[in-house]
Amino acid sequence: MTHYQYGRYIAGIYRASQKYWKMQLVDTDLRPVDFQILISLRHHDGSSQEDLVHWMFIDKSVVARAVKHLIEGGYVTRKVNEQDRRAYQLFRTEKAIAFDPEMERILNEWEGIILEALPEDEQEHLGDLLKGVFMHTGSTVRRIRQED
Amino acid sequence: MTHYQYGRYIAGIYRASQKYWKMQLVDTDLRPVDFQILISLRHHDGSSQEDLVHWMFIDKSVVARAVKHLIEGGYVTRKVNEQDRRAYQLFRTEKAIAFDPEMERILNEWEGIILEALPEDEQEHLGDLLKGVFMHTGSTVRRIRQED
DNA sequence: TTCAATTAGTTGCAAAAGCAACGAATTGGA
DNA sequence: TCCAATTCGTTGCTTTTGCAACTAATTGAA
Repeated sequence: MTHYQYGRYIAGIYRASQKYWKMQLVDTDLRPVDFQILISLRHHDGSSQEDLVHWMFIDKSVVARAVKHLIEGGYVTRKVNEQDRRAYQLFRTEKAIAFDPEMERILNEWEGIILEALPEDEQEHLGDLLKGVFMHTGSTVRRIRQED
Repeated sequence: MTHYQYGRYIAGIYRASQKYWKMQLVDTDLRPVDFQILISLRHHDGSSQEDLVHWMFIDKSVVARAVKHLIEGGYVTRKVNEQDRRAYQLFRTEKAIAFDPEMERILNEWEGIILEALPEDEQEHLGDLLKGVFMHTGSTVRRIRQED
């Protein structure tokens, strides 16, 4: 009998975050995935869709459809990468940039909810631990999948 | 610009876990949700579906369908709770119990992948932090939803 | 007791996600 | 140079999830 139920915690926090973001985005034409991608592009403007696939550990078809949706909504533009004409470079539009403060607000409130569960001196740990686990599990599962 | 991207880490770990479990369960008739529910029942045999909804922070329709699937697969039985005839009590069958060692193996391997990302002295923290965050975010999002 | 409000579970329907097959561009070795 | 293998992105299809409306049982207040 294992002591911690990591799967239950992770899945539960994930579902809670999706539900919370959906609530916060209800007045926009953005869905949680779109929001996630906009956040990623804020960190890495000019990324390719493949970059996002690795960055988020998400299926490329989901990215393709979210990007399409973001372009239609006027949040993102893309141009062919002239160094590699298979790939696009994705850029945030003015509309996306104008949405930054609201995005910041939603992120900060969510972070507040996440962190207020923890004693002050533990809060710093969480980000580091999750980041480490994310990077490692992502590459591991990718590797296992390949070996199959 | 926030330093940690909790949303990306959580969602990524979640997707990796789903993919990993799906791989491990490929020779069974169980899906990741079914697996999660079996784990929960191993901890709390006799739970109602509503108990699972809270325990996992998951939609009740998903539980209803997974339970149906588990009953059809012979992993679970249920009987009406005579103290409250709206609710069922869910019980694992012999078949589910026989599956325990395999379940244990999958869980241990997954836990191994999660934890090998972390230095020995941090591993203990992760479970506590996640458990705290899970319990708090779950109840918070539920409360916010209700206030709406 | 009676009946409105709440709760456990189900189901129809729509949205979201994942898989696999595909086309086009690129890479790298013979 | 040529062609097989790989990579980036798209699309059709299926599976999974979530929402909301519903039934049946329960609770509690008048």
